[in-house]
Amino acid sequence: MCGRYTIIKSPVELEKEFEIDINKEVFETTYNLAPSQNGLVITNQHKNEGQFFKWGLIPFWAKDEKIGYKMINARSETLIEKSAFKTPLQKRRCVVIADGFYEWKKIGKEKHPSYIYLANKKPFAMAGLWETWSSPAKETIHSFTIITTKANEFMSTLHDRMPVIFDNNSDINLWLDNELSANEHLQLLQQLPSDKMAMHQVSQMVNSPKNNQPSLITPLENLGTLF
DNA sequence: CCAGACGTTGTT
DNA sequence: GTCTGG
DNA sequence: CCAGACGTTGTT
DNA sequence: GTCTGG
Repeated sequence: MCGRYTIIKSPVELEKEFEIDINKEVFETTYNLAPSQNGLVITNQHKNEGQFFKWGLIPFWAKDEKIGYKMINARSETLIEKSAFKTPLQKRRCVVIADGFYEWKKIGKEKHPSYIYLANKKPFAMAGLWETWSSPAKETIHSFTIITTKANEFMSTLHDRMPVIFDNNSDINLWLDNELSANEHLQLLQQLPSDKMAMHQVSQMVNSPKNNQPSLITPLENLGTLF
């Protein structure tokens, strides 16, 4: 599962890492990107361009864009049998650029967040699907969802689901390759090995989507010693 | 055939 | 649009 | 994902 | 409890 993430690395760094062009006038650093906000994606249609799409998939046939609030994740195991995802799997795949994401653990009534990232601290790409939707007022909205899989051992201390993560450009290129079959695409949707990941607890400041500052990813124990 | 849904997560 | 349920 | 709102009628 | 907004 994945419901909040960060884009902290500079656009120049991301351009180099993923071999894309990014519109720097639209790019915004974020420590707390929430569903309904714009995320940075690379689609199978424009593989050399970073685009900003709305998080929460709105199928092109939807009558109301609010359906996107419920479509922030897609289970990899059932993509092929769900009507909302079947066509996007075949025609509209993307990767979602991030450098870390948050997961919550409920302890009593409190929700305690952790920040998860790659052990090598590099940015990564989460597998996703995208759509183009036209509102009744003829406004066009591009949107996306993040594909999840069973959590690896490392993540399972927090949750039983995690996003599908590609940590290298060759997997990204295969996922975005229009020549591969649906089965070949599905085979790419694997857990990232536990030893490639790292995490630490962070403060509950991140719980509110209104907050967006560097201290959101500061380890909880370090925050404590600052005061 | 037509009508109606189309989703995931976590918690109980 | 496409699938499921009736 | 979490936080925060959740409503209508009639009167000014 | 459930939906909307960020």
